[in-house]
Amino acid sequence: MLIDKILDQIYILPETSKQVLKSHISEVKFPKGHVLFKANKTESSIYFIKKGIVRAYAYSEDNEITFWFGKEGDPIVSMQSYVNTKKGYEDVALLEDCELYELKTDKLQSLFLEDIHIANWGRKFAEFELIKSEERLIALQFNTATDRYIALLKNHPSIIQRVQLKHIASYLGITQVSLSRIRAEIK
Amino acid sequence: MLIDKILDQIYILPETSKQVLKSHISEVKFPKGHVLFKANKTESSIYFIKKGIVRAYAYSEDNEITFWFGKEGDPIVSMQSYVNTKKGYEDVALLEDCELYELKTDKLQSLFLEDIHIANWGRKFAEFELIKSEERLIALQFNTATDRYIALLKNHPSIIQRVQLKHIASYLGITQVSLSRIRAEIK
DNA sequence: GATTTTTTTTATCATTTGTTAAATGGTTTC
DNA sequence: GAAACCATTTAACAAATGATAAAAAAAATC
Repeated sequence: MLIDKILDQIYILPETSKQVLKSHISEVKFPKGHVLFKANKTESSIYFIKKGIVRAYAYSEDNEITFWFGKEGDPIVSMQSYVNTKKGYEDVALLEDCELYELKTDKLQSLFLEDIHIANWGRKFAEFELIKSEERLIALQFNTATDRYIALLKNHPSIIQRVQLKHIASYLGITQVSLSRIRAEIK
Repeated sequence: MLIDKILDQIYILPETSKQVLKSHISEVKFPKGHVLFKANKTESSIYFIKKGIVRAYAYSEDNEITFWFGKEGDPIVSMQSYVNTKKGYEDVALLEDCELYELKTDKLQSLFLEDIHIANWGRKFAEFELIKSEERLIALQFNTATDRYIALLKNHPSIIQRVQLKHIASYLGITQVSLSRIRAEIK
């Protein structure tokens, strides 16, 4: 997805502000398997996915748990780094070869203080991420793993087509064996 | 908690901007049991809790599930109303007599477009809510109900002292019977 | 302060999910 | 295209959680 569309979906900026913001965004490419964010590190950039699919995961005891998938148009952000300049708790790894838009956090922070339109763009960016986070939280608390698998199948079929089931099982909070049972049942 | 402290904890505003923002905030009181937000309604205000404790809940089939508790200093927001002017899915009810600070959403929205400092205050407000939402999401996905009960006991003991266990069980995603078993075990 | 009502705990049994291991199916590599 | 490797499904058993009901404890009401 092109950067103009990604930026516009968040908040329509006046043309001058948009050009300023875009002047700080560059394109980067990484191969499948590349680890973009490392846990316990303060990340200095945020990204938007032009092409590809990625996952965020963290470790609990010795097993890793996937808690987010990103695909075309989605932002990749280590929230603790972005909001508090603190170390993040997550790895983000690429599940496919990816093309990304990169934006340095420190540049963005100074733009927030200089340009009211960009400040409001940043506000809407956080607000939309908040809405998404809340929706995931509600889904996790209200729906069974079966419900959430069916919802994923319906709303994000490309995730299920493009991602290994072990990651999806982990994302749903169940074992791979349980996911297999669910898949066998709903057929 | 006083409004100055609540506002400052989010983002330190220049004195003039702070006075403008405060001029739109008023104090209101409601008795225990009052339903502040109603599901399927677009709410026109956000609140900050000066004194008291509240819960947000929604219905799944016929049983209600509590998914948030708020206490002194916390904001009360129907995110769908606040961000998208859409209907919320949650009720918010007061568990004690409460004193609240009220801020009309439409006023705040126009201030965002007029004052860059208030826009950045609004950005930090959303960002901090996002951090809290992510932390809850991670806790829900990574930790067992027992872990989360112990964390609640440690980090928010006043919730457990002041709220009925049926609401806490629902918040933890388990039955009241299971919570009783957990409480019996960790003693 | 005794009675009624509500909240919390305990007990029993059924159901669901996890664990481990083996079998099947699919990809990649030489 | 056979061999090796990885992903997914199936099977059997164990452990954890839910459902229901009853008992105990606590709170509210008169």
